[in-house]
Amino acid sequence: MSEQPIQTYTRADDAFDCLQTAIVKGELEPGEKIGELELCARFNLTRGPLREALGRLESRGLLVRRPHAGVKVVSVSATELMELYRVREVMEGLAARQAAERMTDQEIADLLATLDSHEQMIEEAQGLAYYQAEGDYDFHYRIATGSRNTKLVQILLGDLYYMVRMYRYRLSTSAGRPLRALSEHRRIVEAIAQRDGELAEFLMKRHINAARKNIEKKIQAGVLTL
Amino acid sequence: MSEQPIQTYTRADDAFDCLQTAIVKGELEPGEKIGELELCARFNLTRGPLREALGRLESRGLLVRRPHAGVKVVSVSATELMELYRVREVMEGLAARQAAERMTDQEIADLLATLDSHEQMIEEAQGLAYYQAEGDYDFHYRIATGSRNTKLVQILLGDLYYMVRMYRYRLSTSAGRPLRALSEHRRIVEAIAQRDGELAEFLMKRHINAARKNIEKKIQAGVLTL
DNA sequence: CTTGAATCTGCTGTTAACAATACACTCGTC
DNA sequence: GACGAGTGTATTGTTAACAGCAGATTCAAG
Repeated sequence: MSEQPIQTYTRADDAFDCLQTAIVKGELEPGEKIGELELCARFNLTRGPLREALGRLESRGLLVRRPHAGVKVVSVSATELMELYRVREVMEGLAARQAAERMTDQEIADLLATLDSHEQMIEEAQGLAYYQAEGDYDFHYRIATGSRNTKLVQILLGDLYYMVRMYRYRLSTSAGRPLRALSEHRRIVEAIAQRDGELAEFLMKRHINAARKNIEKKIQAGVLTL
Repeated sequence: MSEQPIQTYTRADDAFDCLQTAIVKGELEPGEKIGELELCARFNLTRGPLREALGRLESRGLLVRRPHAGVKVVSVSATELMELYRVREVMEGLAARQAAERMTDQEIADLLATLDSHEQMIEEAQGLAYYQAEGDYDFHYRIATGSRNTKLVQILLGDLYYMVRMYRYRLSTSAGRPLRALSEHRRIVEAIAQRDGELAEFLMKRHINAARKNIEKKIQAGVLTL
């Protein structure tokens, strides 16, 4: 038993994870030009695996690379961030629809339980940041995997979320939003529980759209610099 | 003048392109386990750049890699291919909508001209394969770029199209489809020309849906093995 | 003859040295 | 004094040799 193939990790994988989280958490500033050996010293690895990781990150759009000129963290403009949310809108809408068709009853029950715990989080922390950063991510993460759509999961979890989280980190969450977001989450799960894919898709798209407008408002108000 | 930054190409880039086209054209069979030095000999390069290219391709989902066990070309099941088309449906729908809002009049005129040349292609070749393989790709390519949505372009052109084309190559095109597809293309462009984003999105989604059903039918008929 | 384990080979992962290129600085000239 | 060309250095791209793991083969025992 325990026939798990013991996913052996390589240093390139470690480098990839380290860099990705470093970028997401803002330890590496967007637009910052960074040298390879500097990174090697920082994460205790050699250039071979590092370069492989850099290639992967570039391919995912978190880095930009100019030959012989070095790599720099991608800096997304305000409009590009909005475009990203437009993509999320249709992708997560699809995810919600397929999740409604395919999630098991057990998964749906778990998802509901997760929402309860999120509610507690919000109350306890009077709470803002944590929910937006992790809880919300958790919710969308589960729906994505619940879609059973390999490519969809790959894009949402592999590409989009990391970029979204990257900006969440420097985005003070607005006061009223978490509670409203939670109620929107509940309605989405209700639709999924009723196996109403069409409704789930509609609600999810509206949910993402609301989040987008929320950020847009902040940018125009000058809260978010970029 | 000529201030083009002379995009200097590195060997890793070459390796990436070579491998990608080799996979797309079916020169490397799906599921085939391939050794690194074998590839080095085949494409005249060394392991360093090759490994970097392999990392990028894995990150894009065209290869799967098991540590110490080698790489193999991804083999997509029939259901996974259908899921891919579902993703395309919503993504290209969005692309069409945004293209209707943002393409210049010149671009639209060019697109129409392209469709005319496609029509000629079909007539000349009594034609099936070429249109489906390249012309159709060209059409969708232009609409994607016309959306002016960086991330959308990145995903559609970087991830999805190569995988779609990979299966187009071993998919004998059905007789009636090209002409019908062309007329669908025309109607989409008309909607774009009228700046009717909503309609363009609807027509594009229906177009992709029809293509999906077409393939689905073939798979059930046993024409396509996978 | 089958099954199990231990070795052994070949590959992948890693490392360190080499070559080529872009950026910066200096020097010369206008 | 300002601008341009040429050189120099530092960083990236590349190559080749080393280390470690996975799978295959072989041998022995039941």
